[in-house]
Amino acid sequence: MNVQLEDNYGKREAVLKSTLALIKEYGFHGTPMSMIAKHAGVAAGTIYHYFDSKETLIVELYIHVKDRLAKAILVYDDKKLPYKDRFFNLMINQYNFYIENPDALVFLEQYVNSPFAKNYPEKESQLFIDKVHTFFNYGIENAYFRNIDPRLLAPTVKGTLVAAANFQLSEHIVFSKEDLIEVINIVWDGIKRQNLQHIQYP
Amino acid sequence: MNVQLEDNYGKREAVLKSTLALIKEYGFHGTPMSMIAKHAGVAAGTIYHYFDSKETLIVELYIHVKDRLAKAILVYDDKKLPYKDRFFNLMINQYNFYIENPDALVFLEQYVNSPFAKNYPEKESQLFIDKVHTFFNYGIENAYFRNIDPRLLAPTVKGTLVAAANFQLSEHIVFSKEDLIEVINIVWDGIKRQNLQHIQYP
DNA sequence: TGTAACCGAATGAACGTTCAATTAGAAGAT
DNA sequence: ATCTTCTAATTGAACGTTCATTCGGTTACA
Repeated sequence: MNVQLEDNYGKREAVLKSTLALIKEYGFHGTPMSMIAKHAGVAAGTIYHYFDSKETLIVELYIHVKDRLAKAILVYDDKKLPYKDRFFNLMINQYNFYIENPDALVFLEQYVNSPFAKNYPEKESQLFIDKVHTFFNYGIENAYFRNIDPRLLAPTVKGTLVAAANFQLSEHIVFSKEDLIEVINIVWDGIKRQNLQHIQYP
Repeated sequence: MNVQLEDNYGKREAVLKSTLALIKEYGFHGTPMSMIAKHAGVAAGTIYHYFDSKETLIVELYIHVKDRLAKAILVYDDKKLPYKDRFFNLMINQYNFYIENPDALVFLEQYVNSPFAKNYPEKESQLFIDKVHTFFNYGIENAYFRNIDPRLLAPTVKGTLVAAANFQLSEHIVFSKEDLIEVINIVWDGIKRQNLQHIQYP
């Protein structure tokens, strides 16, 4: 009896999940709706009960994945810890999310470089903006970071983490905890406020 | 509309150029062969005189663009200069290439995250491998860089530069020379061999 | 009995590719 | 120079397939 609500939600969820998996394998244009339907165990028409079109399905999938990413990033975030520790924790979480959800990684990268991102710039995960952007802004306002345009920070960080995750996944290597910390040190050493010897802050 | 202004460049060239421009605008699946033909000022059938299929057209376009990128990166490279100076010069060149060829930037990012890159891993620009990889390997062997897996270096560097270039292009901002140097400093400070005070190399 | 979820064959438009026909140009012969 | 011949380049209508979407009908359930 309480299963029905779950079941109803289940089909929508199944469609999203199948779309994610198939897009990783075949790309956007390589995955017809019929394939999604079959993979998700629903009829083709059912997809249109939950989504207006293939395009909105993909846009909604993007928000769905970004929501999941935002939640995963913030696990165990403790505002009482030093900012650098919090930063490292967030980076570790983000990295692990990619490793545990390679299809999400591939999909997100495909999406942001596709015309979708340009055509629906307003379609974003509100959760991600609220939480993750807030975290970065805090670091900027409190001068933990280099004095660059704040809008450059997040992409810069993401670029390196994505590169590392893609590398691990494509080469079928397992990074040790130390390896990962080293990668995050690359990011941190790059963007942290530099204390150059010849400049003195009184 | 008609890209084939210079007839001496040939129809093959015009097709590649049009494909690049249209993919930036509409993505892979958004640009039918008929549209490419019209934009390039050739008949649909003519494309198949130069390319076996749409798929090979895109793969060959990838190699074509990577070749151009490799050439652009290496402009004014002087092996007598200090390695760090050479590194900065290469980064500046790479960045400028993206800014001057936004369609190439978008295309490359789309390509590497698409199934093409997975399905044709052997299709790469030999020029790029020869020149650019060689440059990075030199830096690794001579310990200019942090002690990480060398295969992580190039993607890490590229990630940050691409982030910066995309940012400038999407926000319609013009970076000053100093801004760009600051971005490259982020990269360099991240990947250079760190001299931590508490570790002494005799 | 009413409504929402669900089905899957049918539809029609879009697309990649083919091909028979035409043109351009080069090479050779006279 | 002119004509002949051969090949490569080019054309675009036609073909066959694929695919997103629709819709009339069915089921589940409240």
